[in-house]
Amino acid sequence: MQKQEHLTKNQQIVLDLVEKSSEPLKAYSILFNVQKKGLKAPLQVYRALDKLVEIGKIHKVESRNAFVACKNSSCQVSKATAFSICESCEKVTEINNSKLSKYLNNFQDNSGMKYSKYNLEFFGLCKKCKNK
Amino acid sequence: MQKQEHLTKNQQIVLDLVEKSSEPLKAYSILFNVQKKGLKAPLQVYRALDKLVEIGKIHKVESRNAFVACKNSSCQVSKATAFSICESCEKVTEINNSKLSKYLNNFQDNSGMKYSKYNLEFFGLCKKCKNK
DNA sequence: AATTTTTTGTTATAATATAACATTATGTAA
DNA sequence: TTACATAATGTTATATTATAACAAAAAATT
Ligand SMILES: [Zn+2]
Ligand SMILES: [Zn+2]
Ligand SMILES: [Zn+2]
Ligand SMILES: [Zn+2]
Repeated sequence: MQKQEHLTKNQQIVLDLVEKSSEPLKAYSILFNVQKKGLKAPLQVYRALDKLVEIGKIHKVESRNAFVACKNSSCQVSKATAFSICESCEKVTEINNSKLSKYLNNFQDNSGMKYSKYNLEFFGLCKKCKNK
Repeated sequence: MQKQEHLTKNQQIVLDLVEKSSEPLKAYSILFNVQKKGLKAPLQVYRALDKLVEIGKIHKVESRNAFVACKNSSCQVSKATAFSICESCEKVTEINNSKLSKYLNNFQDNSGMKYSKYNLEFFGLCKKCKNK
């Protein structure tokens, strides 16, 4: 079986929802929203999410346990992600900065470890919240 | 009340355990291990963890929902953390690299956001696991 | 000593995620 | 085109992680 190149029904339903959303979605909020489409159990959602993360269509924002659609040609299949997170309004934006990704993809320390993947989350106040 | 400079009993008990550990500890594993010392409920552990994270004595490894003691003079009170994580043996090491922290502390993009904090997690195979 | 703030103790419950197993669908190859 | 292997689904139950709400005790501030 060759590498999956099309999404299954459940995966497509979950992806559509996450892509439409202007904010990160939590798994159980996704579940609630796709129940009318027939996904009735948490596992159906988590399985779709797992696959979508694996193929880089979405990312998990770890500090928030929430999911966002990739805005960045699938981020080398989810191997290199960076986000900015506003600690006041919780707005999350995927950072697309080639200098940053280059720096991090090439990062090495003296541990002898070869890093194949990273996730970076920046926190602060967004423009709007800063001016309040 | 001035900023807390000593740890309370519960905080100290939890910190001692996390510092003794050679691997990241999960909250409920901590709970199990401190029950003989009188911390019987999850909240007692979570409260201690929250405070210890806040003052930079420990960090949360977000992708693992686990906690490690800071090895790095309390990481500017937990505002700038980086970890390397082996995806095979789950070994987690706090990265202490001044170039990296300088780069990330000074990072700016065009969003107008001022970042006051970051967390970075690198994934790969450690030396040991690579040679298997 | 009175006041405020922080920490604690406690019970209950919310939120997040996976185990286990049976079934169906899909891709691969003889 | 049938057998085989792999991947996806459906379902129930349960494990894991984390917080709400409230009362009481301890510590710092005035
Ligand atoms: Zn992306
Ligand atoms: Zn904001
Ligand atoms: Zn640290
Ligand atoms: Zn390893």
